[in-house]
Amino acid sequence: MKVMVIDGNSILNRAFYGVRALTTRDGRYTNAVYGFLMIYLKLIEERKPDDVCVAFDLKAPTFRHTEFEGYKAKRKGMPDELAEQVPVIKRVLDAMNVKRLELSGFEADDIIGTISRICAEKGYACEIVTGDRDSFQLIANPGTSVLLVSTGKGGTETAIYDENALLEKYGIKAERMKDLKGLMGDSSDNIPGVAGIGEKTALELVRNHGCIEDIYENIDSLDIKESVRSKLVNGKDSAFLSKRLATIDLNVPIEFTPSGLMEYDRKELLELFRDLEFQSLIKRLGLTEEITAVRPAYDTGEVKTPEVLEKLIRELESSANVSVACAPGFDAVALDFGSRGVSVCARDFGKAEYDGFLRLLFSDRVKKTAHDIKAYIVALNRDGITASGFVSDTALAAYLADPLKKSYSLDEVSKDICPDIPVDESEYSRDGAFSALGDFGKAKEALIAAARATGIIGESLKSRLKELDMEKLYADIELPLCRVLADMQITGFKVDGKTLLKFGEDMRERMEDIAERVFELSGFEFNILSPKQLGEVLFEKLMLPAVKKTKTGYSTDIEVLEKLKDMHGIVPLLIDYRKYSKLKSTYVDGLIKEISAADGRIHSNFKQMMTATGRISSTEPNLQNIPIRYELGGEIRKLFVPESSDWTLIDADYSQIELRVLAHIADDEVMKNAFITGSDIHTITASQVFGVPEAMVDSEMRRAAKAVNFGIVYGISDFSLAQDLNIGVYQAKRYIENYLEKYSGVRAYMKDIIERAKRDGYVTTVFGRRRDLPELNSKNHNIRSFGERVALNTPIQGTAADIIKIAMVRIYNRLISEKLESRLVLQVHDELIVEAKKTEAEYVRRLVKEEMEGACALSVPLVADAGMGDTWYDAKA
DNA sequence: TTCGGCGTAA
DNA sequence: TATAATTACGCCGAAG
Repeated sequence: MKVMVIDGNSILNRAFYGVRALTTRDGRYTNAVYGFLMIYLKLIEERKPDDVCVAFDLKAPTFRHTEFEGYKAKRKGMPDELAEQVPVIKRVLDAMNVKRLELSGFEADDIIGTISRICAEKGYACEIVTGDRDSFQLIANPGTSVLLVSTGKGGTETAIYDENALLEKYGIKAERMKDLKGLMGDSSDNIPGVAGIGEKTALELVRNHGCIEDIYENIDSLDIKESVRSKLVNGKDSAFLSKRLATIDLNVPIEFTPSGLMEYDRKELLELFRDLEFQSLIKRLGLTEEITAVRPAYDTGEVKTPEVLEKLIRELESSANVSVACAPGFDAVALDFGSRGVSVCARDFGKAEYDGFLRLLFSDRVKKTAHDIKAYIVALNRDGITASGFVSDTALAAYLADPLKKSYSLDEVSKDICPDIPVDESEYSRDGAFSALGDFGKAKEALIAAARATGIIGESLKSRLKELDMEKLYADIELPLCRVLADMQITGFKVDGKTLLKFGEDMRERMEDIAERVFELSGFEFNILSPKQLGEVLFEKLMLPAVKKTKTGYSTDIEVLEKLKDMHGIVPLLIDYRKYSKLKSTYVDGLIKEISAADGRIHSNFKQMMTATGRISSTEPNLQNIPIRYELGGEIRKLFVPESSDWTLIDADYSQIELRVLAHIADDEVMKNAFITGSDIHTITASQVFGVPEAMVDSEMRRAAKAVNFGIVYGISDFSLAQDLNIGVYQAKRYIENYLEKYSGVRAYMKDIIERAKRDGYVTTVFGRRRDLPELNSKNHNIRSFGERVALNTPIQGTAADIIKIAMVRIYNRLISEKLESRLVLQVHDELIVEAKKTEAEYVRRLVKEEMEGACALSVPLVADAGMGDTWYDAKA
């Protein structure tokens, strides 16, 4: 029988200083715990003890403190970073079922000594694991040795000390270690020893003359230097006191009976390690193996019978929260019931019952967590199933926790939160289809892992969002919004494809004409859309002055062309060609491609997890950048139409929402007042900036003021404003200075938000949406400045995004609850488009306006203008 | 396939 | 001193 006794505090301490700073994502230190476990596992493996226990010091004073006031007086308390890890390692040890020994009034050393004595009496071997040499005296107990752990840059090393090793190193027996310490003292414990006697002399004395008692017995006849003798005489009391302090108590009142190593509480340990983010340890100890290997409670083979399905349905209905993962086309579904097991069903095997099962699973009767709810709703809709009953979306939660990630796929999110679970979506989804025909066993395991991971991620992010104070944003805004966006996507926006096609034909002809004239004027045939070729023609063949360069060559962007417009007849043609080309390729051909053959509508994909600020984005096609500013562009909007003549379009947009949000957040009295009195903000701003009465503001002044207003929201510089307004930098600087002078709250906000962002490392919106700002710590001035502008802009743009999301959810709910047929079809950041049944259109128009304006109560009113018309273009108020 | 340049929206 | 305005998506040409 071999017993290992670990000096808990000592090893934790070694681990703390030996392992680089290691924290969880939320900033809890874990390096000491991690290091401790590494040492522990290594020793168990190498030394193969039959039993292990760990002794800890408690804070209470021991007999040594009572006996000697100065005992450990100089010892500094452990740093907070270490202290916070003490209870953690204790919890981990408990989960590992490692005996933990601690007793008020006794030090770990005394407990260890007592165990060592008990082992000696019973004839067991005892190995003491510690980082300091105080325990060497215990080697005197027969069978006891000390494993001295040291941490250097080469990692941790252990040296084994027994009587022989000790004799070799110090030339004294273990029994004499306390005498040694009695004479030389111990500065770390503040044990005085004999003044003037250090390690060398003390060793010499003990080696030649034995224990302290013997030394003093024969003090007059010893063959030693007189100076040493007098030091000894003077320090006699101290020597005896020090020996007592250094002597480890072997009779602490504790019980110890070796019981053999116990099994870990794997579930508890897994939970702890997940929390501590010890992925490698989870793997090393194989803690998840048995969970993913749980035999499905309802295997595919069994689903064949209605009885088994019946049982599964009962299980579903009685589960508070089921985590779901599905193969493409819902050909197979894995369910995770947490501690109650997992289950897989596949269409191949379930036959007719399977559809009923899907309908139930995705009905409101079953509360479930899934990854990317909107994808589920949209996909199930294709199968004619209206999905509901989702209580949590792990993808969405991951987005809110950190909106800057590239991807929120289950593969990615699980890599961050539970990398120990073998999630691999490609195992069950190849080319967008379930690969059941291949290796079903493998696909099934992967699907189980996906459901399992979804459950774990759900739990983990739930507490994370709570920590970040985003529960309301998540539960009240984002989660309900999934359905709104799904429905918008499913509904789509009707487009007059025939006219669009004709429009495209027209564009093509115009482009051909222009191209011909361009080639004539230049004398070359070349690709006008190639910046490279165009640059060569303009600046090398035609010798026009190159005003701007890009990384790769001449710039030929609109700004450059505008400057060259009057210098050569070719340039206006180029500008036109570009415009037509853009319109045709992106907005004619691009849109036609996306018109659904089934219903003649465009089903844009609304993305809820793309932007850093919380805005929604739109792809395939992007309906949020359909032209409006130029006449020709507006033609496109005229082709976005309602379903039929029974329907019409409502277009409602927020008036100046970002500036209103700024007025609110900055709490700027002047700006708030402008909005409260319902004035035109750009005119007010012009009057402030130019110092003239409002009535004197002309359109040019208003235009400049508008540019300043926009610029402020983005964190503009004088240079850019100058560029924008085509004025001097000095002039621009004066505008900005005037602005901030008048809107002093805004100036204070700008300063404050940047300071706060630097302090906290993130900014938040009014509704708690959060964005980390790693840029603020960059050594690169440009990146840092960018971070500052983002710190300024994100709370404004993000809060505006929050507000319109609230409005959308409210409008959606009212349309449903009031059984109206009208439906949301599009959102463009500050604008909502509703396709309305003509019979209810006026009511819905007011409803939309009302809900947008009442979405939340800021310190300034929200104003929405809502218009109506038979095309998107005409509906704009 | 990926990147840069350009242009559209809020 | 060099830089210079936020958030997106899509198309094209050119380079890999």
